[in-house]
Amino acid sequence: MASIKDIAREANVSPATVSKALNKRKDISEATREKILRIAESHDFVPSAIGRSLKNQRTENIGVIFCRESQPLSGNPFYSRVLEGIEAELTINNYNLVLHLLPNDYKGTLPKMLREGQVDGVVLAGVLRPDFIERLRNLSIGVVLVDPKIIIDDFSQVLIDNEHGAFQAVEHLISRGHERIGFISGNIDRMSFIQRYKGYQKALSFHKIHLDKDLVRSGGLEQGYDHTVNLLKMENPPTAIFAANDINAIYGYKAITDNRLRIPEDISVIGFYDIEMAKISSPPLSTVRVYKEEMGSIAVRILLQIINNELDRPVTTLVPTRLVERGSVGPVK
Amino acid sequence: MASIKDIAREANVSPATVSKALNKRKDISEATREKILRIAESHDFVPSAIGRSLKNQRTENIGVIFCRESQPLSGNPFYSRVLEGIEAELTINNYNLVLHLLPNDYKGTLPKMLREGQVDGVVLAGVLRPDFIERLRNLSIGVVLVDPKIIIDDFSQVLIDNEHGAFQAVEHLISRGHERIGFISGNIDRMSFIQRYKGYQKALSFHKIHLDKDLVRSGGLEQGYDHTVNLLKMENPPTAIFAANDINAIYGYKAITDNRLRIPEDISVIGFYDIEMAKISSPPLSTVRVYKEEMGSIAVRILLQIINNELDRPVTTLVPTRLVERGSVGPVK
DNA sequence: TAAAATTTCGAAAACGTTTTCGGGCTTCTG
DNA sequence: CAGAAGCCCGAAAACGTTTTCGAAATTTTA
Repeated sequence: MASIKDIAREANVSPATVSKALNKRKDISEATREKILRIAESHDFVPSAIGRSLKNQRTENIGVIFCRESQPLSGNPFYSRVLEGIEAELTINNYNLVLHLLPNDYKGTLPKMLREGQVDGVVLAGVLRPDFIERLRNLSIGVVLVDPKIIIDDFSQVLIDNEHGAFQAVEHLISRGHERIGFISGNIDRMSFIQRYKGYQKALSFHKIHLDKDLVRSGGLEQGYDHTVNLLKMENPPTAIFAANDINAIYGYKAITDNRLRIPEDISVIGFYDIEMAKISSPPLSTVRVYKEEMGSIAVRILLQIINNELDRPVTTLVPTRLVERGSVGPVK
Repeated sequence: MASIKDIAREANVSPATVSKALNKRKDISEATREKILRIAESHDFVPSAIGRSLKNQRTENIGVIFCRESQPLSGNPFYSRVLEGIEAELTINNYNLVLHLLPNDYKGTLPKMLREGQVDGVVLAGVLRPDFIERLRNLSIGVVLVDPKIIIDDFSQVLIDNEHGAFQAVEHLISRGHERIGFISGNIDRMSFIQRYKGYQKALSFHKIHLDKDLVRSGGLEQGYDHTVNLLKMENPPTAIFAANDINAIYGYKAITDNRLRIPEDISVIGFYDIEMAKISSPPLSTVRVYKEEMGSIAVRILLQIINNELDRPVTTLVPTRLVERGSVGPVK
């Protein structure tokens, strides 16, 4: 591969001058700049990022680490969308995206990119182990958390307005006359589900509806099926279900249709996240939209500020949600 | 950040010796090696990858480029799974994954990581523009294609056995007595769909079933709905549909249920790919499994061979498919 | 015991870039 | 026209590694 020296030789100038020409410095005449640019162009020459990294002590790489039980991307469409948002924003800002997927029971060393200093900062999403966070702390690297599942207060983070989103969803059900409203979710020990549960509680109490703990079932994204089956089996089953995750909702759909009930005629369902599948399902799932790509994009912008020392303390951004009505919620029968 | 020089100073040796100790070279005494390792350990010192890259002319990064109309990851779960396979294999081999998503109408310069020499090789997937490929050719970089949509013969590639997979699917329908079998797919100008169509043809002709061109509808992943609607509207509609893509199939489901027909009682459906959604849909979608993670893993292993000059010419790997029977195919009525 | 072989270490160069600083040259100013 | 000011350019150092090669020290061999 051609280096800056080769260009310099051909242009009869020093490497320093070539560097200046390419970096649009001022202390160079228009004539030589043009000559150099022409020669560089003809060789398709672009300065090596490695050399630049070494000199500038900046890699122009940003790490993205997703932490999840299994299949961090395909298992939960949320992450794919966030990743797309991150990617787009990084590309705009001329940074590379270094991706790493981490099983959340992972206990070994830090990922290579972190150990070996190949990134200027990192975006983390998913279920993070506290000791992993601890390791990061003394690494002097920019960090932004996206939808962290546990409370960490000294890093910048991008959060979903879970509580209000859940409130919107449940209030929507209430507005259609529902009062017995089931709540199903993944593991309730995670911050996001706790907050959504809180929104559920708030909406009920705001409308003076009694909260029946039997209507609350949590644990396991894929167990939305079982939770729903159990809800349907109750002597006084709910007329609507708020699933704190679209995946839960889709499994719920399955349980409902398997029981020969119709949505929304026999029972209403509302989800959370608005994943692709929500539009395709039959009936299309009413849900609470989470602006996933925007979350990724915001995370990156914050991270770049951190890297450029434009932030003197961590910032947390709460991204709003929006109710999207489709076909899975009807009036109470 | 501590450098090798700091460690050297503390250990009273030269940087060269530290490097040797860390790289398990032989020309160093056991005593000094241990001393150096101990000091390095106590400082959590790991040699900088940037410095190493510059010296070794190897970045230990592998690029992954997905090329698609929109939402390369979330829009098509196939890519997410392939990506997971790639990631796992790269991590095992101590390489970083640099991800880039490319709109397929993209016409600008090469992605930063390629231009600036930040990767040793690249895995490409999706709809690649010929001029993009051309740019890659004179870049002297390892390249592996995953499920390319056009024919490119001088690069190593990992292919799905589309034709046989489709053959399996259609033959499965035939075995249940179906003879009027619809074919719906995305844009038929893409290699994968052409091959699946060929498998469809072959299965029909092998079983002496006449191919009715009116039963063949292609174009647009999301248009599976319209295609299915149109098939159902025929005066002599199909009793089964082979969707060359699970996404098509799911949209087909929607069309079918919207028309108050039941699957598989009124019409059978079989898909292709076996995405997550296939299991969740009601009824669970019978489909042809594509080993997506394995494809990613194979691609990486080939790429690393290329990089290490262990391959003297391009290799193409055809990954087999497997029929997975679930609930969407029944006997003809 | 002298010579030869082996072991252990370090100086230096190299990888590709950027930045600083000084010097030479030209142009401006009074 | 002398001095000041401004414009161009390049030498050199620096970023953090690894590798080669020679030298010194030690051990083995004859």
